[in-house]
Amino acid sequence: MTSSTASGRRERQREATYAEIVSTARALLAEGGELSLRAIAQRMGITAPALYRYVANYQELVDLVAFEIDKAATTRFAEAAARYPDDDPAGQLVAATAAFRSWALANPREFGLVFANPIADSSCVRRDLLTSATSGHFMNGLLVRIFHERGIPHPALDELDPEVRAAVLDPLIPIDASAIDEADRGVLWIFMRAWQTLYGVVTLEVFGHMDPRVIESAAMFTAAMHSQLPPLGLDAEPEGPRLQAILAAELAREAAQKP
Amino acid sequence: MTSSTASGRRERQREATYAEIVSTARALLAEGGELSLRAIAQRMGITAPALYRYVANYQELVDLVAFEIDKAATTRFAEAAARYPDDDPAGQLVAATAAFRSWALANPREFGLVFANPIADSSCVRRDLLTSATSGHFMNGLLVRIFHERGIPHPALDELDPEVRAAVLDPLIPIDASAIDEADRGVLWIFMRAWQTLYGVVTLEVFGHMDPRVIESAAMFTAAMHSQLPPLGLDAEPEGPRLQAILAAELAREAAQKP
DNA sequence: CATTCCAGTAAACACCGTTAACGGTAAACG
DNA sequence: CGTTTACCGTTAACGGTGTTTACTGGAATG
Repeated sequence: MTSSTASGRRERQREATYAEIVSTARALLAEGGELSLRAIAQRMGITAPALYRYVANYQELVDLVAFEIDKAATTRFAEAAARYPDDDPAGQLVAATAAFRSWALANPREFGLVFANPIADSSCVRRDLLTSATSGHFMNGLLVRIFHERGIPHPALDELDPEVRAAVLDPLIPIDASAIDEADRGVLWIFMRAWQTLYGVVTLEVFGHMDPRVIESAAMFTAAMHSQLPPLGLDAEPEGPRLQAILAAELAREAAQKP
Repeated sequence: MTSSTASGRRERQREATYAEIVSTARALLAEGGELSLRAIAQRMGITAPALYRYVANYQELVDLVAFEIDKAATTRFAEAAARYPDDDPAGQLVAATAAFRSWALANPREFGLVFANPIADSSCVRRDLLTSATSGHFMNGLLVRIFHERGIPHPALDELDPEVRAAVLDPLIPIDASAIDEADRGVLWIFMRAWQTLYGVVTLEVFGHMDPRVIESAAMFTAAMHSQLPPLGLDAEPEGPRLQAILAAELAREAAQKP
């Protein structure tokens, strides 16, 4: 009957060990090493089988680490967004997406762990990741705010493919669906399309299936982002050029930070 | 000084063993097993170290297998395209892209091997894969034919980002650049954008980072494909609706074949 | 015929995830 | 307080992986 935050001395120690496992794993990953139970255990001054007191198997540990990496990455996205005022969710979104790209390119293995792992065939734990992704909630939260503050053109429910309609009415994506009226749920389809575009171009860049010079110049990413302004109702003057300028500024900022 | 097709008895045997290695690996992969040197060797009635007479290391074998998988997949794309007349490259392209998607969803591991493996940090062998991908040549070949037969609107060279301009003038993508005048090389940028869209949506679907119902219905894929018709100059009446109908027909065809 | 080359082998190394049986220590209970 | 219980971590071991080393046998070459 003890909740996850039980105050027993035992529980606290256990929680601390959990945290150390994850942080050790992340450190190991950041240093270019492979993510292995034995390596984690060794660095913690522990033997590998001991980890099985905390994790059922290797995949569960990977999922745990992936979730935490996603959470940490989200704070970076939020920091980028925070450079723009709270009453400018569109500007914040643009900054966040640029941060997403630069994080992914700088940490390809972490990106692969979180976003390029098959989740369909995996256990329920991983399936939950579809709806519990921290970064997803953050991005979708910004989209929701844009929707509430300036509106986003979207198809009516009966214009949608039946299966898509079912998906937006009972959404399986990281979003607080109660923030959007059922009648307006068509906007979730726009959100999904936007996510697809961002995910697609970043994955292509991270995996390098494209001319390196095009990746380096961020031209493909810029083009993909621009292509999503009209469907989000953000292309009209003066908003469109303003957001394009913000994107260019964020990309330049990151380029200056790199070398 | 012997070329790769030397006619010595020795060379022929060696070539045959190479082929057997790859085919064994593909069979193993198709049966759901992991791709390991030992498993391949065992199935060939050989010990694992013997494989090192043919392959420098594991990654090289993976690359070899990936290349062959790509080649085999391309014949499937070509078969789909062949259902449409040769003077209809646009229809062939639509059919090929639908085949690409259905192949990827049906063979996620093969897809991951070929298209979701990092190639930036790898050896030169893998970097060659950027320009030698069989499937890439096939798809780009269809795009080139569309360009020659009906034209594709494209930016002039001086409208392009400098790095993109360099990339289209000395292309590092699977295409026969000599088929396109230097002055028209801006169309390669359109090709790259089209590839990005196809790659992005299919990768998203294969990795399952989206509501399963949306994947199942192919709605996201359809939307992504439709979005690429205007930039390819294929959206005008009656060509646009015709191609959309072809896409729908191909998707329905595959759906009927599945269960 | 003699030589050279080379595919393949056996043994070993250093890893990996995972399981089993066991010990000691700290919390929980009477 | 003493006793019991629960749990963290250990050691040993199994089967698996990629990879290297030294060696062998037979086929192609001179």
